[in-house]
Amino acid sequence: MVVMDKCEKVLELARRRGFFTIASELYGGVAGFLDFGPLGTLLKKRIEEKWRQVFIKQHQDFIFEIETSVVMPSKVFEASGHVEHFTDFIVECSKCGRKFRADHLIEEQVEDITGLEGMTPAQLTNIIREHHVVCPECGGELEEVQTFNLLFKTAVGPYTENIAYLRPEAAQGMFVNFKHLYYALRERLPLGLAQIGKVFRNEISPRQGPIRLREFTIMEIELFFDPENPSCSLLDRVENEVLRLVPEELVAKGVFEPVEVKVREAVEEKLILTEWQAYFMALATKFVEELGVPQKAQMFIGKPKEERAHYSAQTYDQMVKLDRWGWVEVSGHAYRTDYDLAGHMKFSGEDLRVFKKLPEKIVERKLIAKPRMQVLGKLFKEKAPLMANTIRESDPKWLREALEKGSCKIGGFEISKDCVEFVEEEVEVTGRRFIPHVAEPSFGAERLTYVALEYSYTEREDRVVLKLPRDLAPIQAAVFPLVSKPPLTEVALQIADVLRSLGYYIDYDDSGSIGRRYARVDEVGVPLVITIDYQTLEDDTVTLRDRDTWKQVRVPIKAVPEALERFLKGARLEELGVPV
RNA sequence: GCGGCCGUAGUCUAGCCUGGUCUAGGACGUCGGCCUUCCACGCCGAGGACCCGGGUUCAAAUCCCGGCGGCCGCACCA
Repeated sequence: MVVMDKCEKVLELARRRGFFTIASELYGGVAGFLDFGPLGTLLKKRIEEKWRQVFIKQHQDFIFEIETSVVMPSKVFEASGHVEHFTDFIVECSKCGRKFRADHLIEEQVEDITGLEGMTPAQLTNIIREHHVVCPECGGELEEVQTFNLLFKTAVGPYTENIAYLRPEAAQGMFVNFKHLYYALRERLPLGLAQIGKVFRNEISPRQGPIRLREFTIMEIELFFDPENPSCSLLDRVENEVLRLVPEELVAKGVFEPVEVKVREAVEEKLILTEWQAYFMALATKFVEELGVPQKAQMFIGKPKEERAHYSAQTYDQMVKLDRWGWVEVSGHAYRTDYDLAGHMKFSGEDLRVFKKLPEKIVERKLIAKPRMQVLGKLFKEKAPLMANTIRESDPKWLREALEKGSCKIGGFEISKDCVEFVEEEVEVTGRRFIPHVAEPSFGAERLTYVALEYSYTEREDRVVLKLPRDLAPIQAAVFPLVSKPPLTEVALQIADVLRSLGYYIDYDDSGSIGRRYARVDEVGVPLVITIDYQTLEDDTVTLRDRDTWKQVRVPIKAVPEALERFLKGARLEELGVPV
């Protein structure tokens, strides 16, 4: 007997019964990609739907689901920082061939060195040469530092210079659409944009089956809020719920034991920087619990700065304990500040700030730099409007001082005194402009699908029973005639038809023994089986069998749809009929 | 990408060392039939595999080389 760990058993079940399997398997398979079969497709959809329920539908006044393009032009990811930062520095040992993260290696071997993140590979190579950084394994000399970018690259149309990337997160689709959606949604903050969709990351070597993927489904919200009014009005709904946190400071000390704090306390003690993050973390706990993971098998780990993504001021990763892989991240909760909108403002030249009225208008004397368009137009042609914006946005005092000394470089171009007119004006200030800040919860749907399977996988008498939460079950009920003979089969088919017409996924099976059929549906988590037996022919009743207890009750055929609905919503079997 | 181990039906496995009765054997599952009044019953039958490419040889699942893929470790991450 081969001993299988739980993960292997789950993967075996997933493959054998058509939940999911490695993609392109016909040609050997490609690590990091999954193909979902019928049951897996349904299960994943149910998980997505539950997420939608918890995170979007309950907030439909201010969180809106959108769907944006997977392929985005290079500029988007230059602005977002992904082209530059979504990379690893790799350096190879010339002697033993091992590869290392170059920046980590330098930090280990050179004292008091920081700021490696913004450097070029050449600079890092120089540091390695200067400080004689060597291979930590064999002491051999290191080769040139190289970068590896995790973005998948492609080209739009037949023009190879028209570089685009597959998005590594759905977030950028929300940021680039922020401005017009903000107006379409009537200029209100807080505003949440949500998205469920595919994202792509060219991981160097994904080895963890369905856990580490190169293509996966992200479920993400970008919650835009006013940094001067960052409170979350819904926080009191969850303020007494407990979060299991390992704050950054503890992580830095190597402590991975969570502390249990109430949501409100976590905010007051500044363990969590924004109320919105705290609110979403409370929802995330509940959401993952409803997928079958008890709270004690969950925690949030604070990411120290050097481990955070380039855009994040604070990140908590929601971790779930898995049988083989230990604590695995299922969601990330990042405080992205104004990083992304500021970046897109800079690269696009669009003003992505929002305007908010003050309670009373204020009159201010103000120096204003007015661009002289006649001059700018001649000098800069089509770039003139861009220059005008740059002039308006620059600090007028600074600009005037600089121009009085002659010319000045701004926005990459040289301008002279006659490009700008300075006027002192009384201005009515009726409001302020600012870049909204963003709190982002982000979940991986495939991981959660695996997690739900692992947590529901049980064995009973050498059989597999998949105790999925009833509302996640891909197939909601099965209908079996006790033996495969009319009229039992006919009655069973009628019941199956009725339930199907009501919108349920129903398995009908009349093959082999009844025991085998029960076993088959237990294995894929069908919560309820309706069995038609000889008594049905006498009194129009059928039995309902509970997957988890194997107990049965008897109900009239007419009562079956309502009984199923109540059962799926959590009713106990005994409430539905007469015990057999 | 590196190192170690590995690759035979859907799954598990026999065979490989010592090349040839291998037309590749078995078990479970699947499908069809018979049987069957509640938890993988029994009987009969069917379908289904040597990772890919090259080499050695009269002859390759078996020996050699290369590739691909998997698992474990290093590194990275939702």
